[in-house]
Amino acid sequence: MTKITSCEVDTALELITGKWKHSILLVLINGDTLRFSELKRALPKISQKILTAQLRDLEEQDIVIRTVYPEVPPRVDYRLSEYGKTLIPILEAMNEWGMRHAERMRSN
Amino acid sequence: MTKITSCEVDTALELITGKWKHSILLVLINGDTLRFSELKRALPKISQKILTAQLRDLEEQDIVIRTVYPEVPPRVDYRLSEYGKTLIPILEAMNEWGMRHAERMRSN
DNA sequence: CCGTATCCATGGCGATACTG
DNA sequence: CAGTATCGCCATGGATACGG
Repeated sequence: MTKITSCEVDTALELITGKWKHSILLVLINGDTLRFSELKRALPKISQKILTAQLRDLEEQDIVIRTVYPEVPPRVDYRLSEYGKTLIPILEAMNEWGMRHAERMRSN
Repeated sequence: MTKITSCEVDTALELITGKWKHSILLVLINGDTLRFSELKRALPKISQKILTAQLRDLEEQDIVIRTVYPEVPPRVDYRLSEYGKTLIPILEAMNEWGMRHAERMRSN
């Protein structure tokens, strides 16, 4: 077994933390390819500025693919890269753990 | 398959985010039962105040067990609860992912 | 030894307005 | 439609000093 190091965990953690990043990822997991406005609609409480910033971060890490269509009015869409999909098991593990945790806290 | 929800992922995420929480968990995973001073030594860059605060958080969530010995000088030790150990798979998954990500970024 | 108390810095987040 | 530009808040983190 490989020893878990703080540094490597950090790497993964940075990608999904930030108040919104994991929510964005989940929307993309469930929704396939989405336009900016669709993402915005799926996450009503995030401001445009933050949404843009987080998407740019994810793009820079090759997690998300951003496609710009040279049209008027502009069209841009976003989807998970194949690489980004490798994060799904982590999100699934956290989801399952979170459900059990909620239940545990409820039954106190 | 259960749909992953942002809310449940959030629950898990909150427990291991914060600049130091996951590092503390890793030290406890590898080190079993540790005194406060040992944790402090293992994480030289964290301030006493923050270390205390994060440990209290983890205790409150039943992730970590804090034991106070009524001695002079005081002795307090910390260990992962059985419940806390259920987080290990998540940390392992993130660790593995982080290693591959680092390698990927290196080979650009 | 294991904390609390105080005070301060920083940067992530956000509201709002504007633009190609 | 899909973004920048500005400005400001405040929560998290941190340095330092003190206390049981």
